[in-house]
Amino acid sequence: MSMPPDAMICFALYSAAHAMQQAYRPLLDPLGLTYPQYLVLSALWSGQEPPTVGAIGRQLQLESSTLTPLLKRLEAIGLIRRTRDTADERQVRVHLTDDGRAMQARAAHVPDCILERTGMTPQALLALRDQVTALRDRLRATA
Amino acid sequence: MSMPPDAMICFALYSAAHAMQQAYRPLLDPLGLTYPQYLVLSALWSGQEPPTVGAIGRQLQLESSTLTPLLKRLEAIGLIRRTRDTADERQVRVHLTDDGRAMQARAAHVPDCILERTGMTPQALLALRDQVTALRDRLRATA
DNA sequence: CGGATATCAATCGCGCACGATATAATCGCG
DNA sequence: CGCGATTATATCGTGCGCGATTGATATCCG
Repeated sequence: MSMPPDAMICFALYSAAHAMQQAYRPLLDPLGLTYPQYLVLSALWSGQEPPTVGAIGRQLQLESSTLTPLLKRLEAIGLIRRTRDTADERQVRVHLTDDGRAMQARAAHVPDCILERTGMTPQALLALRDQVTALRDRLRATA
Repeated sequence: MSMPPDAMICFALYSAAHAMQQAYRPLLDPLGLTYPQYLVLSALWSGQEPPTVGAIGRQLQLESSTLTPLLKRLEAIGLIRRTRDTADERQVRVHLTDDGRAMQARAAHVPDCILERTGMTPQALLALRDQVTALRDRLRATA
């Protein structure tokens, strides 16, 4: 009558996302970073600086109530700076510090380690990524 | 040099899992349930009663530090009971109450609503589920 | 120009989620 | 039998993650 969690697509995503975080943990712990913090830094390393809090939120699909405390922690450990936009004082711009840029090199090995842990070819991973992303976008579209 | 979040398989899983939770929210809110609580109830509805806390944890891949407070909340709203196993008093058995069993009927429409929201055929979803589950298991295997 | 409206970040409360640790019960082995 | 090791759950501290709300700034429009 009722489906066991193992049979549900939602649980597959839920448990896979957690397993992925666990895979990152031993790589990020020595850097003093959490997984969401690493995602924010990845956004900063790869994008146009300095984005606003809202822009990061749209990219990572996170609310300001999640980002603001996280960004304060990244600022507290010296990896970013937060400054009010002079033109529009409602917005806060997020800048990498020198330490924040240096962290990119210190974390350069992380993607390779994760790739290896998946035991999959890059092509297979990209294909799966696109399927998962497509499902995510369909779920959000109707929202 | 650095990959944007959108290009990462980890972010695809991360954001898809969150989007899935958001899709469940309007369905579970009226029932007074959170998404992890719904997963625990799904395990109880579909399995052999009464499982121990540890058995639920293995099925959902959650620690006792997560489950214990969650189960206490389910007990507080009257959907389950927690009793010490008489044979092995270290273990706690989780029983559905009548209200907990009745909730299964009240939530019976949920899977169909989610399926519709995905806009995918059941076969395509099952195939994707198996791929995601296989990735999860590879990530956990090396752990 | 000025008040209504909209936008942006921050705050608050709650519920996960986990690592580390604690506590209690059971088991293994001499 | 008894004591050390193992196992099961619970507790504690920290960091997300979000809905609801707030406060401050900017925009729109009469």
